[in-house]
Amino acid sequence: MKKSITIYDIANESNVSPSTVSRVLTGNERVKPETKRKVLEVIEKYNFRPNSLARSLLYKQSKMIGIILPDINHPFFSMLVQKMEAKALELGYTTFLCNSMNDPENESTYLQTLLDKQVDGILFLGGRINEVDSNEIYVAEMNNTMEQVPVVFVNGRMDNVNAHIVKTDESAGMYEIIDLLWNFKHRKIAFLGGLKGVSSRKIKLEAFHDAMTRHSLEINDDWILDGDFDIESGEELAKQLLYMKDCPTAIVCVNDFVAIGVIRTLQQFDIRIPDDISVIGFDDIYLAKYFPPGITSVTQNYNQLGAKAVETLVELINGKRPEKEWTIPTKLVVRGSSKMVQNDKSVDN
Amino acid sequence: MKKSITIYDIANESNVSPSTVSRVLTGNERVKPETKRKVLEVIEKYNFRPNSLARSLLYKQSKMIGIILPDINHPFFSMLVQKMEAKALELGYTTFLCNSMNDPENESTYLQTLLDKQVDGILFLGGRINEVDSNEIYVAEMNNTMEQVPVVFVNGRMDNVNAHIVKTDESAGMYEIIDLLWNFKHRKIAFLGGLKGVSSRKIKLEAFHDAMTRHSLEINDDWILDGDFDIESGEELAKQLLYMKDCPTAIVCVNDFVAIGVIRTLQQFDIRIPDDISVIGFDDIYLAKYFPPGITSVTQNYNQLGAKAVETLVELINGKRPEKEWTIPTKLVVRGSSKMVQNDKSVDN
DNA sequence: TCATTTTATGAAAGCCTTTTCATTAGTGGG
DNA sequence: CCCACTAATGAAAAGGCTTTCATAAAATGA
Repeated sequence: MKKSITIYDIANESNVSPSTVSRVLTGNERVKPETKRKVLEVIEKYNFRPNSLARSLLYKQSKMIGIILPDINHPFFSMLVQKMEAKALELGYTTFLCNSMNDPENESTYLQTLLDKQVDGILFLGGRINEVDSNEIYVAEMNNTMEQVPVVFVNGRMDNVNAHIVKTDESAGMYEIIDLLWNFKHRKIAFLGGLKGVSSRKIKLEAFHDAMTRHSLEINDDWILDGDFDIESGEELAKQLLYMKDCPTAIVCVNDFVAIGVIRTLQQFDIRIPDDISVIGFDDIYLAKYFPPGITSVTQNYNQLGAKAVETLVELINGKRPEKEWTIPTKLVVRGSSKMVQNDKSVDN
Repeated sequence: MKKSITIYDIANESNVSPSTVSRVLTGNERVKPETKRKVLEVIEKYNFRPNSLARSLLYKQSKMIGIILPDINHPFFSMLVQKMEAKALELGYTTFLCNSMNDPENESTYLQTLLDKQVDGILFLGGRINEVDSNEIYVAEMNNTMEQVPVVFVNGRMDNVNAHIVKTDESAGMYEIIDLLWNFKHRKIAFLGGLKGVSSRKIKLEAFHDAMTRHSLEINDDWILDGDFDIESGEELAKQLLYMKDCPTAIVCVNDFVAIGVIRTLQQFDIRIPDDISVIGFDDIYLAKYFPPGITSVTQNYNQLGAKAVETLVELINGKRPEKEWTIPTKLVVRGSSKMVQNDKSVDN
């Protein structure tokens, strides 16, 4: 079909051996300037480029890295992936994207596919905590994968999987949020959204617990609701909250999408943001600052996170020994969706 | 480094020849059930999976397709890419993503990289029109690429490049917009945003011209402004518009991001949307319906578009002869950002 | 039971590069 | 002018897999 032109063709046409052409191509060894010129001419003429598959086969290095992520549609991931791609390219690697849609089944299929494709390493943006049954096989699968190629977890982890981790300091971010709310005199705080069992939610929720306890704030379990990571989920959960007797004065969301959903629903019920309720997001996606009234959120340093993840992976690929865990600091960005509690007004429904 | 286990190891361990193992693997030929069982056992034991690089080399088919797109961060593309990935997977292909950031330089680099990686075909989401100089080399590059592997343009085209095209009926979408605005009694209409020279803008703008002319509406060239495809550009261009003596009553934006930017800026200047000015977007991204007051936009059928693009490419790869051009219908979705003109109030600034 | 067909398997070539090893040509020194 | 050494190049193997061709074994039929 695709009758490719090979190094032999070039060799023939320029009256040298394939070896010589190869030497010209790689530049590792010296060839007589004259022959080199001749060969280059022919290469130019046929627009020849060496088959990187054959090369990879020989070198046992594909110069490809796989990225498994939940959903490229989420700005957090698209942002991150873009930075990763750039960094990878800089280091001579191309990237393979795999949307798992948060389904562990897909994750393990992709793991296998990537292995088949001989990727040199895998960036895993996901990870789940053992809240779900039948997780063992995924753990086994992951561990098996890690025997074959290096894997770096990004903003996630997996119980019983001992992988390198590069992550945003989501805990610190959450502390900052609770500190802010505390300073804003909020005492009744909810935590909304996120798929149960996904590590990103778990990590934030743990930090939420910690931070609340640290401030001696009471945690109302009714206000801790799981769902998904999208706008619809935010809307849904906000409604659930509104049906309750008692309502929080501040809502911490697992991410900005959920926050958007919450804000919309509250507004539909004529609850003013931030006057009646403060809403906090996470990730500081592109839209956070544009969505009225501006979403108070935690900025992740996508550039650093993505770059560090790729660097770590590449170091592992090259047999180096990078830090086992690397944490990127976050920054709270206060915007219009949060505010000091007004005592003269209380909300109920 | 990565001491991979090969078909030879399996052959040894199960006391058969590599050929037999291969036969078991591919299932193309029959082997004695007993030997088959034995071999499968060993394969299982070592968790062996054949090296797809070696296979690709042999078959001259990598089962990979490359996707070159401007920017995965834009919801339109992430949406589309996700559908494409799914469809590709369904057809047995994996996808390579390449963010060109709308830079033709990057585009051609990626074209080469993909060729090197021996992709079986390329989906090109971009394309530019010859408004820019020095475009010839990119055209040449593209034509050269197309000699080696099939290329399908998605929602774009390139002058002097005779490729298969799968696209949304952006023209029809634009006609619908202008029809709507006409029915809403708008007579002063602007067109904002988009990088000059990028075909997507060009196509919409041409349709804009057509539709306006068709309704005998006067086109004010001052109101046709180019910029970029993001929110900031929308804000910027809206400001430019406001500085003008005369202001339109409706603004058609090249996409939803630009529309969001425009809406925000107008609101900052106390111009009410849609009461004072109607704003229309394009693409109907996930956020369009959530961003207050809800953005009137043109829905692209991402699923169809993505699937058809992949199908077309795969047909080309398999030597079939798919339609040279395939158009997916659009649908106008009217939301809060557009409204009938109120005669009792006119805007100026 | 022997000749003939079918079935099961092995050996080897090929896909496209790179690299080691060997060979030839070329250079300078004695 | 010859020897020893360097430079330039070619031949061949390797990398992991599939497939054609050939061979051995088993099954069929007379």
